[in-house]
Amino acid sequence: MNISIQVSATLYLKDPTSSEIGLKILTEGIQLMQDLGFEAFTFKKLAQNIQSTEATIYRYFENKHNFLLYLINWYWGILSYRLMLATANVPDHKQQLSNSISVLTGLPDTSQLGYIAEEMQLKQIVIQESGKALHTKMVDDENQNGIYLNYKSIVSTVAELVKTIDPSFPYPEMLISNLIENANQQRFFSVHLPRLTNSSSADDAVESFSHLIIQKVLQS
Amino acid sequence: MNISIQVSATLYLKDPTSSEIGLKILTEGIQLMQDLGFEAFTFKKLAQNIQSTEATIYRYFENKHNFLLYLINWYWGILSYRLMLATANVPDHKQQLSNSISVLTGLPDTSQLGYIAEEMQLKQIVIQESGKALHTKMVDDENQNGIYLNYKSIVSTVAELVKTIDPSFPYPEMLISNLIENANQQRFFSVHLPRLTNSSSADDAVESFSHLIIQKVLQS
DNA sequence: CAATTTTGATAGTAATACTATTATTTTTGC
DNA sequence: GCAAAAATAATAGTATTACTATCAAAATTG
Repeated sequence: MNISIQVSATLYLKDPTSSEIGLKILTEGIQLMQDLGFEAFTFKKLAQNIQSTEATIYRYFENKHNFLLYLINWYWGILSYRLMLATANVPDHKQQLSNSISVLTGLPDTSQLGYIAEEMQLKQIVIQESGKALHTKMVDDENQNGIYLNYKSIVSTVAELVKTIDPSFPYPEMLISNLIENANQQRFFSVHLPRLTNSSSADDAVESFSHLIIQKVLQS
Repeated sequence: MNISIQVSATLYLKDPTSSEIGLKILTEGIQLMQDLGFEAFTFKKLAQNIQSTEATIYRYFENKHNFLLYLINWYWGILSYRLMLATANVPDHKQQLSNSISVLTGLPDTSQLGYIAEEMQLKQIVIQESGKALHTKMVDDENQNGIYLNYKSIVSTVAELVKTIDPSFPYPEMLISNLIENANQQRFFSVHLPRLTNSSSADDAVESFSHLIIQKVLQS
């Protein structure tokens, strides 16, 4: 919003960033999605929260599934932007990769350059809900509509760095998508199933783990 | 069912393995869950498929969420059993770990010792639907009811092996839960978002990747 | 074979995920 | 500043879902 983050136009009927009420749908929607979770979230409840009506929200988004996809897409747009910032003017490829891994697996710092207000909330939503958006019978159609371009482009960009650093490594895309997904999964585990992880809030174990994997696995 | 696979009793109202109709709920339910996906799956449709009624199914399972949890729990029970078989009488710890990684990240072989008929179907369901069972507001309560004991015990067992082999490695649980989750995620990607992975059906890249990570990351 | 349990058949309810209609308000183009 | 167009509010309505309840019929079991 602040900066121009691209979200696929197939995800909305009417651009929510184009009106006051659309922006309220986004900001209050993010909050309500976090509070209730995807299952209990409804457009009716959101309408009450923003003192509007169900019908109005339906003019912006076809359904709550698409609304969630919009939020996720927005999040990957933000990360894409942060990735650019974090690698710009960094001459060393290894340092570029390291910075990228920090962006993708670490926690955002609210005081950093390019921090976007909604980032932390969107990250929480991605951690909690993104599986529900992805693991659907519609995934192939949605993929063809370009919904996952932001995500795929991130993986592709960082995988290219991996290939530059170690051309012999056979699974660059798998490595990067693994580290991204793992970071979110482990953050979920650390809150709800701590015996499945070694995450402590003091040092960011998730980020350290990711750097360690990169360091041990790539030859250079 | 063939062998005694433990599923937490808090997941059902009446043990589905204790009656003909209960078994039909399981076998046809697995099939229908795969065909329709969790969202479109309903007890009404399942009742029609087994020529019974909604009310009867509700006497076995409180709701479809618990039914899905049951199937996932069953799957982890099966893997737990296969893990035991794969490490029994293997004297070398490194070989035990390697065998464990194959069980957890590779594809089951229908001709192998201890293959259970439903394993492949359950694995598909875990790949497609397990996120929806886990990422819920009820996860903490369910965890306290012991729903995730099978899964946690697998991670714990294999993480212990990691600790034995390389006591200096700081993230054993994270490493193992990562490899397990990653295997399922990458198999999903390879079907629906192939640009996020390097999976080819010829060699099992997912399993090879997992072994590579273990080999590179642990010192011994 | 009587008593108990399980299942079938049917009905009903509250909530969800929408669609439709029309009146009112807001925006905009001139 | 005002007419025309667009957006929103208010309200109603529908099909489906996720259950709960009731009672009779069938099956099981002691």
